[in-house]
Amino acid sequence: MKPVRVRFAPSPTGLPHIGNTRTALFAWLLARQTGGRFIVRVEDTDQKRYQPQSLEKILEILEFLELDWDEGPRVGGPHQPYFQSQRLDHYQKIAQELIDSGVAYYCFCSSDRLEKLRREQKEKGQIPKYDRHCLSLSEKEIEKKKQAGNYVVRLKMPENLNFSWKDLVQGEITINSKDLDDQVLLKSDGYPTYHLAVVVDDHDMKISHVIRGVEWISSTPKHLFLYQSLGWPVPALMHLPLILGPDKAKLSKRHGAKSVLDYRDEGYLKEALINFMVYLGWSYHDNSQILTKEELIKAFDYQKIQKQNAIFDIKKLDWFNGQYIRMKKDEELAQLLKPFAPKEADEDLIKKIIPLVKERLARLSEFRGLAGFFFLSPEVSQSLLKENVRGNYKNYLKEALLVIQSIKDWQEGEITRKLMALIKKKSWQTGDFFMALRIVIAGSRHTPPINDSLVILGKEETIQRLQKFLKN
RNA sequence: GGCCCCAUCGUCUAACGGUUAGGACACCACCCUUUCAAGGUGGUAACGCGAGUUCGAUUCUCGCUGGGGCUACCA
Repeated sequence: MKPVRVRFAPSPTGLPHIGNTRTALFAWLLARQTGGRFIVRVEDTDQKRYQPQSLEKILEILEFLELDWDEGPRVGGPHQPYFQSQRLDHYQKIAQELIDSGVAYYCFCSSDRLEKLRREQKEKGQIPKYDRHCLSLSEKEIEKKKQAGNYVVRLKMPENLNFSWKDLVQGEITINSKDLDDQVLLKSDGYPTYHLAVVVDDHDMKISHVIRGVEWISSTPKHLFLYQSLGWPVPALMHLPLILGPDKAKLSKRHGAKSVLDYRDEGYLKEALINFMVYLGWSYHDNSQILTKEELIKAFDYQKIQKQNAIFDIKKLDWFNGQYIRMKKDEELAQLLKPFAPKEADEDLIKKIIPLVKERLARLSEFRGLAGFFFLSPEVSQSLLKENVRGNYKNYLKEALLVIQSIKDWQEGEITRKLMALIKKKSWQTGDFFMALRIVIAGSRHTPPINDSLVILGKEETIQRLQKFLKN
């Protein structure tokens, strides 16, 4: 494949969810695979929904996933500015050209009238569509109304024309223009709508492949008509399947769909996120291969992109995450774990704990629950002991204390040896004894190996915890 | 409602006319084991329905059903 120019075009109206991010990932992979360019373009044309902080967050997602971009915000490029809000003049000029060539027209209808029109059409069972009320206005009327401002520019769609294209993912698609509305291209605030801006910018920025979600399929004919009217070549089109939530509905900000940043904060690794996302709508071997970025770039094949929507299954993400956590070097894992450890946690201590928790973590955020007792003496529940330990647990612990106090060489081997000897001598159940010890030391029935934990905790602290418990 | 798209285990998917329909996650069982994990072994589990085409359909065609997307001066 020849080098592509692809773009990720987020709208700063919130954070992209996994679906949008996956689209960015696919585009990035295609760019890197072909030695092409990955461009970020900010589609900030919606003044009403604009959220100033969101752009930084969107870029943070790309940075976190290490999807570097060759052109766009911060890095600039030959086609700047990469913000649509800074290209208004340009869109307005194109809109004027379209009006001059009779492909677009002014519309002065109020939103009230449009709403009423739509309502009536729906009641009659008709397709809600602009009725071209303003198309019949005379030159003079138009000029007069323009003085008052508050107008939009609409695309004059052909009445009955088939628009077809060979979608690189979806295959041949044909849509007749009779079902399409006269889309507003330029809003009354002078900003373009998506439909105008995307076509103009994709052309200007020499985008070779438009990669986006299938929700855009229905409006693609409008774009096709614009390309045609402007005499511009049409880029290759790839409409990617959607990622659906467990409820099978499209992920959306409204339904609380999380962003990659949310997952990061819940303790998911970037590698896991990428590996998980790439298998949503694309397949390679058994869809469980652990692949590095480099391997992914090589293996990625857009022809194997699925047409079906995929349902997001967090369990698989958890699995990938666990795999990656276990593959991490302790050193690196310590750094990753730091934000999830208690604030005052000592880094050396975290490092010591890692071998004990590494294969017990699915998410970094589980570190606290699993290893919190290393940092803070736990609350010990009598009922937890009663329910999980057969026999006289107080007795187990009293004897355990004596043995532990006598241990000189504070090593796992020695601790185990001495304690096992005690258990044997008393004919106790091993499980019962250690469960009692576990609960008193860690406050939980689920912990890392307890004797190894005691080594890290230290003899003194171990004795203190036992004594504190036995006093009550 | 209209237009467009889709349809294999619960989930992600393999299969490109002939397979005991394969794998992975999840789930279950067993092994390992002082807990929980991890790991190992095994197991349950799918071609939506109906017509064609064909010697033969999961695979091709049509219809139905089901699901999804779109139907804004939002992207």
